[in-house]
Amino acid sequence: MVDEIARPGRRRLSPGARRALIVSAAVRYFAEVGFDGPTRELARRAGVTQPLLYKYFPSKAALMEAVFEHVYLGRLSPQWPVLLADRSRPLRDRLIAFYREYTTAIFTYEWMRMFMFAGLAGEPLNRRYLEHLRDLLLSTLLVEMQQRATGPRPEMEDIWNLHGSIVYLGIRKFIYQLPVPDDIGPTVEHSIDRFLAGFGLE
Amino acid sequence: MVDEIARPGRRRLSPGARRALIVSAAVRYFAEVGFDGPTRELARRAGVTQPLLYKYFPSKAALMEAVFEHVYLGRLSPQWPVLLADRSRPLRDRLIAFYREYTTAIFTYEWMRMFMFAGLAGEPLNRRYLEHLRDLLLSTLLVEMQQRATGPRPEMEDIWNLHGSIVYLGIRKFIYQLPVPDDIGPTVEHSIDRFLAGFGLE
DNA sequence: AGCGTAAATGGTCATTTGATAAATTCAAGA
DNA sequence: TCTTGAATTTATCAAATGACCATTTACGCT
Repeated sequence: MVDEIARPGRRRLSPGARRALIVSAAVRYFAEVGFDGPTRELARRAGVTQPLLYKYFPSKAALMEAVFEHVYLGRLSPQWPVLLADRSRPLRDRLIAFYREYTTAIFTYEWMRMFMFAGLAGEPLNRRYLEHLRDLLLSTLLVEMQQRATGPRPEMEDIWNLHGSIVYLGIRKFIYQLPVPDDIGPTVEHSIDRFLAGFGLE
Repeated sequence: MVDEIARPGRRRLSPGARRALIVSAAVRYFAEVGFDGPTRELARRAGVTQPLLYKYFPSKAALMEAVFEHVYLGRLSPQWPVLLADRSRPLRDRLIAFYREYTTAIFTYEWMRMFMFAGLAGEPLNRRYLEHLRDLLLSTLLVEMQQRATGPRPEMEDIWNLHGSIVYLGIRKFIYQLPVPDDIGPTVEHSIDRFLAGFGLE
């Protein structure tokens, strides 16, 4: 049961390879048209027949489940809470490093749009993700801020405010399809600097 | 042709009243489930039969058009550019007044979700709306900021940054369905104050 | 009160949708 | 090389969907 490579002319694939191919096509497809997209069009794009999808997934819902897993799994680095709490570095550096990595991870066509589609559909996954983000990352950040703030005391809503100001860049680009700077680094840095200065930091 | 009131037991309505009733139900319906929602369910919620929809609208697309109009029309007050450019008031006051009115206008279940659905669907309306927002409101704000800034020179991306930080409140609430403060006024004010301070203002 | 018009409905069509089963074809192993 | 079994396709079903039309029925008008 060696995992063979999918050579161009090859028609039959090992179950593993075919499944991966379907999931990857499904990620692109559902990110583009949403979860209501018909399975026939998905199959066409994946280069297979529609019934074959049901050989690999018992239902459309099961396929969507696999798609979620593929898109979300491993996107939240376990290093980020550590990074944000690492008091050997200036808070500004940590924030900039974190948001550089975070935006690199989630500012993709697939992630952004699937997340928005899932949110509108009321997928529990969304809320779980955001609660996870809040409890592991944003709340760490809040503690660090409160520890150092000399101005007004930061609250969780302020952290959300910073977070939203940065995430909105991805929304503008991938949901609204408006132009954003090629390099968002400076914009994000300015946002972080204003935020920190607002609490008398840096 | 007096516009009669829709009494409970009444079946027949004047075309105007019936049409308004259908559009209003459609706004709620499409905001909830998206534009792929079947017309039969919409009709059921509107309390009419499905073919009746086609008496008032030639197609589902035409109905959606009417829904867009109903949701978007008149949401952008022509007073806002005036308000933002009114140099007889401190810039901070104008910003706070503007975002209080703006969030009051768009932070509704219907507006927020329809706008996001439309964005994902690539509706040109969305981009037109946001370009309008940028060219009439945000660019006015940019000029006012540049006029006064003593720190770094504000750019359009900075204005978008403030805007996103505020709009994200509505996204959290209506798209992700996460809790936000009952009164967002203070949160918005803090955001505006940090923003202005970042450019050496107020 | 009763008539005529238009609002509203029941019934239905063609197409699309998720899903299944039977038939076919490719590739690995003897 | 030839067989065997799984990968893939062809054919198809039942339900759902947008749209249409003939019929019915409620309301305004006289």
